[in-house]
Amino acid sequence: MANYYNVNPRFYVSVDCIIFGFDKGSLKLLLLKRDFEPAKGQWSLMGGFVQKGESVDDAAKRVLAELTGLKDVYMEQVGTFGDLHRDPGERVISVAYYALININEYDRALVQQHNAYWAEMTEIPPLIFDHPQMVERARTMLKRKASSEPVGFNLLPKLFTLSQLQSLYEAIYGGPLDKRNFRKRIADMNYIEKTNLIDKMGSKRGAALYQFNEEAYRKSPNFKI
Amino acid sequence: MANYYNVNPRFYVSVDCIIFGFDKGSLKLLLLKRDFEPAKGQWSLMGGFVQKGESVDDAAKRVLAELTGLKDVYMEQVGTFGDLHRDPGERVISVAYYALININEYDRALVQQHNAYWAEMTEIPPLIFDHPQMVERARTMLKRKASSEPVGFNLLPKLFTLSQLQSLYEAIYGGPLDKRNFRKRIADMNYIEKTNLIDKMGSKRGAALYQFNEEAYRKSPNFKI
DNA sequence: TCAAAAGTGTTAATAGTACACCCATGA
DNA sequence: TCATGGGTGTACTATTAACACTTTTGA
Repeated sequence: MANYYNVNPRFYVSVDCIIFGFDKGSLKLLLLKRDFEPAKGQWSLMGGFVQKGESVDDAAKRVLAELTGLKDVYMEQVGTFGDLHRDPGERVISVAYYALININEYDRALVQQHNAYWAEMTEIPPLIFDHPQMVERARTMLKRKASSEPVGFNLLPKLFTLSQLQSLYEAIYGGPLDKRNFRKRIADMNYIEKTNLIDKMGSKRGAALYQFNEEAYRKSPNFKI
Repeated sequence: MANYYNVNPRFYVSVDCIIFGFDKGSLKLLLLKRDFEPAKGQWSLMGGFVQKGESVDDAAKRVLAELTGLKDVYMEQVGTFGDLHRDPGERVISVAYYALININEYDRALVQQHNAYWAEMTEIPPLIFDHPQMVERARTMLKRKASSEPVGFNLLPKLFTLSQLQSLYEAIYGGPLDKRNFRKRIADMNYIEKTNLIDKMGSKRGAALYQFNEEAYRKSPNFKI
């Protein structure tokens, strides 16, 4: 019994974060550019090692906060990547998470310190290790999740126009949506509330600003886009 | 650089298998009953520790084979469970997988040696640690997966009747399906091929036996039940 | 005055759901 | 002969998809 555990090997366990943002009609990923050797100039996801006193989920939250300064962020586990030589330096088992953040709210100084940049989802540079697979899987999961649960709002400001919301979903799905059908669906969700505020930035005419009411959603959780 | 890795702690990493089977109209789970202290008489999933020379996926395959003798089994990663005290004995990070096996083909002697039994999905005994959450998540994933991809056939013999197929889906979804609508949908999938063999076991009249043609499926992968 | 985004309904096509009876056979 | 599971089609409902013009206003 004493050596039920300790006959077994132990491994470094890391977390990697696929950090999604949305700005000006397109989905973006926050990536780190290594400015040191080896692999200088290569891109990677933000990652870090799981420490003794923290759960794996908490490690992901900590690593996200180290880069962005953000807490209480929407995150989902993407999966665990455990191939033998996925990290050529050492055996490391990595658990990937994706995060949806409001691109206006992160700590710019921290991001700069880490030499991180927003890349367009449609033009992702080559990434190290198995990070491309992590991103691909996260993207697939986000598509599915965003279609059946109201998680997209995490990528928008608290107040948003319907055009912004539609272009967000177009970016997530990677294709155009019909404006009238889209707005009809939104109208059926009474937890997406029209405020009496008007956005004058996006157009001359001005567009009504909406907000997501989470409490109202919980009362009638019908979501399908 | 030399201690980029080794300033970090290392962890035991295990895999746990949610092994689904299907027999006589109901979904079943293969569970281990501990016949030794502590926690004697308690039930758990089949698990094992990841070893040095194997990927995490390979560890899951190995652990499944240790219990059932089966290789080349359909498996999906369910997720990683990394809470601090999920295993009260030691810090262990566990990656859960579900497996779909044909309940007629496993190695009964091996299963007996491990003190393992098939439990009805509808009457799962209390399980140790976070195994109930693993099972719940696997079940949710199986439902979704089985509705959009032809994975259910892994739970059936190569030849099966439409009644068997329907009762499998009823077990997965946990509710009845309309016979005529079900058979209409199957008829649209020309990769589910009627053979000219008749099953006389399930009924006096006899029912046509069908088979899943994987190659034909890849040519027109339309599946929706 | 015009460019640019906001806003607004109807119709057709498709997919999904509900439903009941006859058939073949072995016991 | 009868109990048991096998096999079949149609009508209705709900959902989804296609589609074009008017409004407002700042430049």
